[in-house]
Amino acid sequence: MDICCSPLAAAPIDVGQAAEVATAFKALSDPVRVRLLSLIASHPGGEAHVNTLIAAFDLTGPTISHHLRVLRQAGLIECERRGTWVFYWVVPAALERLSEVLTVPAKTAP
Amino acid sequence: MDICCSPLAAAPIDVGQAAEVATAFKALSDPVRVRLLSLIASHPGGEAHVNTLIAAFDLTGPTISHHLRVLRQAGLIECERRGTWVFYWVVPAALERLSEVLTVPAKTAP
DNA sequence: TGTCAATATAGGCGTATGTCGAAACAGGCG
DNA sequence: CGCCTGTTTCGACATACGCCTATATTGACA
Repeated sequence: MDICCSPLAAAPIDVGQAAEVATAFKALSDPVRVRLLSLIASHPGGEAHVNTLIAAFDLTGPTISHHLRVLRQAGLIECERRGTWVFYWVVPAALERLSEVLTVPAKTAP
Repeated sequence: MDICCSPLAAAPIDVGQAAEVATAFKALSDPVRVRLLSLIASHPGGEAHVNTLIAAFDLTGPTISHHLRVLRQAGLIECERRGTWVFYWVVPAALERLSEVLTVPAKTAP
């Protein structure tokens, strides 16, 4: 994921960049994934393992695993296996890039 | 759309708020809508009328109208009819709220 | 090495989404 | 008033998505 940081309101976005931005936002377009990201990001130490995440929902393990993969493929989180458990953490830079895309240069109101 | 401004990484997000945030991001999960929002936001004067927007895509009028409605229902843009044409503009506050949700409090990296 | 726990993948089912063509609505103008 | 342009709504179809169950993979441990 290689999103340019220029805000949407600065200039008409390139077609390719629009696709990348849309892909990233699509990863955040599901309530379960938003909650997963928040749970991981706010977890003590910034890490959480899958079992903890599964326990927070009324969904099956494979479903949570699927959502985690979507977030991972979007570059929003990363994971590492440590023995039996797999730990996940957020990629702050990815969130900040998306945040910058949404900033408004404070000049677009009539 | 009444999104709370607390960042995702500050604390585990409420289920209802997660749904609202996800709905807003879903509106941005399509490349056409991202480009539409950027075109409107970056248009001189901050406004654009539908005909201009349709001309920027290889899509039919009804399709653009549908995407505009999704953005409007998400509270990201507003519109007004002036004579023959309908003008659209962005709602900066809505974008800023989403931007704040994605900010990272700079304490979640191990 | 065999077995068990933790996690990921594969496949299938029901619903939602993007797109189109056709038709309806709205306002200006002859 | 009736037409013409601009815009939205309607109905339909192909595709994508979220969820599940079943199966595979990975590593720990006896």
